[in-house]
Amino acid sequence: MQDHLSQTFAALSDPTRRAMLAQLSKGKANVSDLAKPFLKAMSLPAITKHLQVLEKAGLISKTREAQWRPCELNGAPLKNISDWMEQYREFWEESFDRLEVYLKTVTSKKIMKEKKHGRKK
Amino acid sequence: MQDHLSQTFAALSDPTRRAMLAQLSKGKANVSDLAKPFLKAMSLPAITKHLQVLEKAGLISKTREAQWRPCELNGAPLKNISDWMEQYREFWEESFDRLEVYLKTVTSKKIMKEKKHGRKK
DNA sequence: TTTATATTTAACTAATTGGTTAATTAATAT
DNA sequence: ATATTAATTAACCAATTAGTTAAATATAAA
Repeated sequence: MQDHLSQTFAALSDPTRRAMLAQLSKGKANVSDLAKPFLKAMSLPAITKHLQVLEKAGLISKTREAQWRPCELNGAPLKNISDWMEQYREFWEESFDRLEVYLKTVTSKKIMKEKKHGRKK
Repeated sequence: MQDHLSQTFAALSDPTRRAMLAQLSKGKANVSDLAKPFLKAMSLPAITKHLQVLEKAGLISKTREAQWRPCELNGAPLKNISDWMEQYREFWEESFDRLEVYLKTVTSKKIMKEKKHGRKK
């Protein structure tokens, strides 16, 4: 998993891990807090592994407090993704703007045509 | 690969695929155009597979023109990522703002102290 | 009809991923 | 000292991924 950006994208490509980040966005949480919503679906070692993936990607950091391991969200890798996304902004905004632009285009063409010919059809 | 968002993140977690998207952001390109920068590093079938991953994630669409397969970039899945990112904006902006905020804090504390006591140290 | 170009499919492989259960470590409480 | 709670590690497994080479398909050109 060569580069940082790839590692971050890979870490985010799992719904369990994204849900963990969502919980951490509400504040610091222990491993068992983070595990709770998933313990019907998977074991605690599976949770540990998911958290290790997030930690290696730098998306969270784990500290120590007695036998607990409070985790917190780190924004930096998300900043890298956001920066990478920037170069595609025109493309993902386009999917919204396409209709609006199209309408403006046909409207102004119609207006120009009307100006040229005095009327339409 | 359950959900769309996971599929998109997974597709983006590879530098070859991201480079292909970068090229497509400059305009439509055939498979062989997209392959060119990588043919020293991998075979053509490998390229085909990467493009299939991008296509299944909806990030590109392939059309037919004689024996060529022109590909173009689709912004919609990137919009989904951008929307998902929004909920973490405070965290990834924080990594920038932290120092600025800190400096403002100590500065205003210093000013308040100076006002209270007439001077500092 | 053969040949050349562009691309994909098939069959295979090694490495990685996401999960498991059982055992282990770390810290606290009895 | 022992038991309890929190979390990790080890060893294993099945599915997926990212690549390979060889063969096949699609279209155009000679």
